[in-house]
Amino acid sequence: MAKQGYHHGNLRQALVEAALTLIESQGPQGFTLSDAAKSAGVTPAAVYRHFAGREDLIGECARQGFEIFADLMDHAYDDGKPTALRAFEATGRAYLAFARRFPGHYMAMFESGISLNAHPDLARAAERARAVFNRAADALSKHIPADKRPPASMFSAHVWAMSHGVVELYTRSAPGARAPFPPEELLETGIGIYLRGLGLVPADA
Amino acid sequence: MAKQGYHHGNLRQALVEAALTLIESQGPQGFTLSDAAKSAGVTPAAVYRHFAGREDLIGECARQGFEIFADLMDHAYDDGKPTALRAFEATGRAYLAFARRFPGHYMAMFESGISLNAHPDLARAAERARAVFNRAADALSKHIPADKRPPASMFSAHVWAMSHGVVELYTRSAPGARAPFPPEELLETGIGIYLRGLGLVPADA
DNA sequence: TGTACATCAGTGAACGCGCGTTCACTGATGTAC
DNA sequence: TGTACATCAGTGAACGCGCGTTCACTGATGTAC
Repeated sequence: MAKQGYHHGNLRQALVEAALTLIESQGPQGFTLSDAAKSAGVTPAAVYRHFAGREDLIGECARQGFEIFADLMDHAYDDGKPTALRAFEATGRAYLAFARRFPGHYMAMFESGISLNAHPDLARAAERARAVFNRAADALSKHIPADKRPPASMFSAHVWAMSHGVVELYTRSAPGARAPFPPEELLETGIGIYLRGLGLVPADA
Repeated sequence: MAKQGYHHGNLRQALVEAALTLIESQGPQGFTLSDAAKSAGVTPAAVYRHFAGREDLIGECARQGFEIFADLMDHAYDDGKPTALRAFEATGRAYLAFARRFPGHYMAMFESGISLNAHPDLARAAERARAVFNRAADALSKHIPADKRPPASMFSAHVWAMSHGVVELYTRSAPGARAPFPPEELLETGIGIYLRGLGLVPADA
């Protein structure tokens, strides 16, 4: 792990982590392969022992991000316990928590403009994350009267969109608006109101 | 307007439009000043007669975007006619319509990472857009029983977030998810459910 | 109406820079005997 | 236990490129007399 002399030991992962730190601070476009190499204590050329190139390195960052993301969401969902509703709300919170704790990953995943189909590994990881979310929505969907039930994939998309919007607009110093609300509260209340609109939450809260 | 020989006539605006087209197709980071100059039929150096530099040119794109955006939203809001609710929904639709029709502007505004405070003109335009949205939310807020009424700025933020999320995740070929729903429908239903959650829409629709 | 001149928008060549990538190489490691 | 050798991770120099920006300039335009 500690770099000792000529051979690094675990350069591949060290590069990924260097890249993530750089992406976090410079954005996915500002990130350079040379800087990543430098901050891993290595020549730019060394990167090519482990990655096909710049794009491939970003792809691996995104892939690891989707894995962590899916794990986190899965853990938050906790097989629908204690109730489908609570579990669903927990995944919403997990979404924001992930974006907070792994900003470099989040940017690599959603802001780098990377093509998911570039690598099958990446596509698979992304698909897995999506599946967790859809499963939560699907379980919840069963509690809505069938005649006025929107497709589960639709309200999973609604919640995903709101979550992503909150991250982009209110956890960055972005131009959209500066709400006087902490993003966590904003998302929590937003999802709450939305779920009430679906008839899944009593109107008292 | 037609470029004739040495003097261009209206190079400043021509550069803005060239930049917007490039931003639309390459993203705000892929956009280069040299390309913008080239596609306006002019030497890169000529750009400096009209803009302080690359950043300044992007800033002007964003500024014009916020102006158009505010105009469009304002027109859609139509002074709260026919009802506060319908007018609010119309602004939601206008948001997505703007992102669709002016993708270059939208990207310059929300994805270029530009600092709003770089230029006072830009900050002012952004503020104006925000004000239109908040006004719509404020008018609507009066129809909610006072005891369970969230701050107007909060639900304006909710709707803005969902709108932005829909644009980013579902109108681009983005990785989030590929919903089988057209973005317009997704946003319309999403806002509908949200407003029902606020008690502003009867539960029948 | 014609000429002299000030203005200024755009030219074109040049700059320094840092990028991603390549290549032949070299030094460290581990395995076979 | 010691030596020869294959493997391969990393070096360092070099490349071509296109970028944003600068500078002295020149050509077109419009105005004063």
